[in-house]
Amino acid sequence: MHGAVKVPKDVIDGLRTQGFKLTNARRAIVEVLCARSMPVSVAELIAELAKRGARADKTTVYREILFMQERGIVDQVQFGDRVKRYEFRDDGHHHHLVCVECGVVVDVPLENDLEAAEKVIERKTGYAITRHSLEFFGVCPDCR
Amino acid sequence: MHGAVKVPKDVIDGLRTQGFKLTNARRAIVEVLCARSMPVSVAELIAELAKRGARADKTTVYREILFMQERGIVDQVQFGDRVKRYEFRDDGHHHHLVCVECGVVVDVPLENDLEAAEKVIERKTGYAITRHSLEFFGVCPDCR
DNA sequence: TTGACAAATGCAACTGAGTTGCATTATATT
DNA sequence: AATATAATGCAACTCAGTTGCATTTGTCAA
Repeated sequence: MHGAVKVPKDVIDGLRTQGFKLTNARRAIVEVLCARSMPVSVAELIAELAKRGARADKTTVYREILFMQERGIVDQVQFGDRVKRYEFRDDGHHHHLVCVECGVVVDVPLENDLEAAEKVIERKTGYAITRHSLEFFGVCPDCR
Repeated sequence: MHGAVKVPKDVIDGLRTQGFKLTNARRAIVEVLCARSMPVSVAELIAELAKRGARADKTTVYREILFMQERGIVDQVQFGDRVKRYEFRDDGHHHHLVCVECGVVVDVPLENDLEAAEKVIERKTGYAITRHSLEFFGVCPDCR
């Protein structure tokens, strides 16, 4: 359901040529984000890092995530609770389908093109639209 | 750009016939929500209530909002920060266009039907979809 | 290899949105 | 007016996320 996943090495190399450093935390965070099929919270990320023997302080993780967001490597999503979740930005823009019972998240590519809708909205409103977020909520087959 | 706004009186009367009480806070909260053209945070709601001489504790406001959400009177939206915002549910389902500079929010009716998309997703995934949230982000004409 | 500089880190203290328990008050009903 | 229960306010709490600052680490040039 995904497009090709950008391999961590590309990301890391890209950063290095821009004068940023390859640290243990950075490498591990990119790895975890790529390995995950659904958006991860910072708390989950820290737990996963610890499991892999790459402990990192929450401040570090928050800063790293912000850093990656600013560079378009990571996207933020919100599912209605107070936690922000993050996911690696792959090539194919997709949306999310969240089970309100168990919380599992699957991707929805949605061929119905919202990019066209954005164009129309821009023309009507005069806004310069930079992004949109679309999440569907429902009950998954296992929880019905 | 809105559908007809349900008048507060209808809502209040509906609740009263179900055994709930008409309190100052409840009346004032409904009024403020109806008067607003964009989603309101609890902090803003409290400030607005105070201005109208209807002070209410934040606990009261949170509980009242939850009460109204459970009854489909109010919808929650999230715009990427950690604050939840609420709006009166009007008849025409719409989406939001948020200016990332000044924060102003306008409604987007979006004729492009996502309900049809939901049907397709339900058939493909086996989920029972209950709702979706769609927000557009960009820069408004005044901020460009 | 080493020294220097900037990037990155960890810690502690903080912020602020949202929640919970409980005793009290207000509203509707009889 | 008495009763039942919905609604309220307060204080204390939770916890995601932030900030300041001193320290460490990665990179690169000499």
